[in-house]
Amino acid sequence: MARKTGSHAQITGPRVRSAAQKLFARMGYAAVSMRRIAAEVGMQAGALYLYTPDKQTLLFDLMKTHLEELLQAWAAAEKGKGAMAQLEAFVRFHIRFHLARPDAVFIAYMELRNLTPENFERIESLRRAYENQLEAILRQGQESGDFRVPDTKLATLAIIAMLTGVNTWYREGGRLSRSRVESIYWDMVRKAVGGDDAARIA
Amino acid sequence: MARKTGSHAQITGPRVRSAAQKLFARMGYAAVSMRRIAAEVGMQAGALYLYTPDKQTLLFDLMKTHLEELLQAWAAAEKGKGAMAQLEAFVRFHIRFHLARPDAVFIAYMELRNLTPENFERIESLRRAYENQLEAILRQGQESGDFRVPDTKLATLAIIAMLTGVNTWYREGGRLSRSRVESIYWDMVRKAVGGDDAARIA
DNA sequence: GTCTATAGAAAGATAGAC
DNA sequence: GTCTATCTTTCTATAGAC
Repeated sequence: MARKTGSHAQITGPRVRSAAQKLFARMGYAAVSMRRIAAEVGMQAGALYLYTPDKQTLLFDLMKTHLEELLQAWAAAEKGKGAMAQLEAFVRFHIRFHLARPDAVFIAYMELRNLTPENFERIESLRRAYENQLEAILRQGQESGDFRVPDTKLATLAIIAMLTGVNTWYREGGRLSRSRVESIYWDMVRKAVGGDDAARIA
Repeated sequence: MARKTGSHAQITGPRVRSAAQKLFARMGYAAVSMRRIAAEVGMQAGALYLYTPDKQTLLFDLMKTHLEELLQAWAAAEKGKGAMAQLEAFVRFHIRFHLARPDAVFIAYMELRNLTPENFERIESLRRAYENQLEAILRQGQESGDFRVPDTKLATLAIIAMLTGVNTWYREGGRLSRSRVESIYWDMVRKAVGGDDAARIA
């Protein structure tokens, strides 16, 4: 189909970012050339520079957008009142949100080392803000007596690693539905932060 | 210091692999050039091809060696008899082994997509063999009544993701010693697979 | 066993035509 | 807004001197 030479700025920009996201996730930032991204969109490499100053900014924008959407979505989520209800909401939210965006998640975790130091700091700060959301819930539950974890910070990191790990194996149409996966992980998390008496470790 | 032009094959090979491992972990496989590896060792790029047929094989050998050593070390580890003792042994072993080899671990998880399809299959098969070790323990404990997990396979994946996550934040000389970290994670894992009655989910 | 030199391909980014 | 053409650099891998 012949390509019209009219104004497509409003649609081409998102298409460039979408193509870059798909390719970065599949092949890795360093292995993807600007020519390859252009080909995916159906344009020439030179024209990409109308939509991004350079390749690095393309990567940074993808990661920044992903993390900002993550924080916004959690802020808008139904959470319930007690620490227990909030933790369940967090577990289910995290799995659901991350499974819906496998490419963005993959990039956010795998391409940190390809950011310039300045960009890395900005992304890290967003990531820590998200971590703090979970840590606050765990701290609250610890104080209310709902939870009994040996170390709040480590529990935060352990839970996030465990939940994000779902993305590495979950496949649509597999043995388990998303909501079943949510329930199974919630069961394990709930028990892990729970008040088993043998939990008092030295 | 002047470089002698004698026979160094037995020492240069390991130095090449060591330099590649360090650089792949730090910058990513695709971002590291053969020139950069050669410079790290103190030789010319052309000479690298005496020790590896190509860059891909260098990556594959690093990952294969890492996973074979992992399987061997676990096979040789003290495990105890019951499922509970074996699970504790696995948790502590996994954290200890992985914290001792951050570069190899990082590469094994981040560079899978840079393997050729054939090499990928061989690496995946080793990784699954390790996963099966943990799954067998969980299944045994499930049958003996020591554990009560809603899904053995998911518990396997969740625990491994959680434990491997330690590598992303642990820093030598930080707030917690390695053995303290082991104990904290063992506490969470033990509870997560435990027999909390509310664990019976639909 | 390591070097220099280089072939051949491909990269990021820019200039200027249309 | 997109194209073609190109500058400059860098890449993997090989050839052949020593």
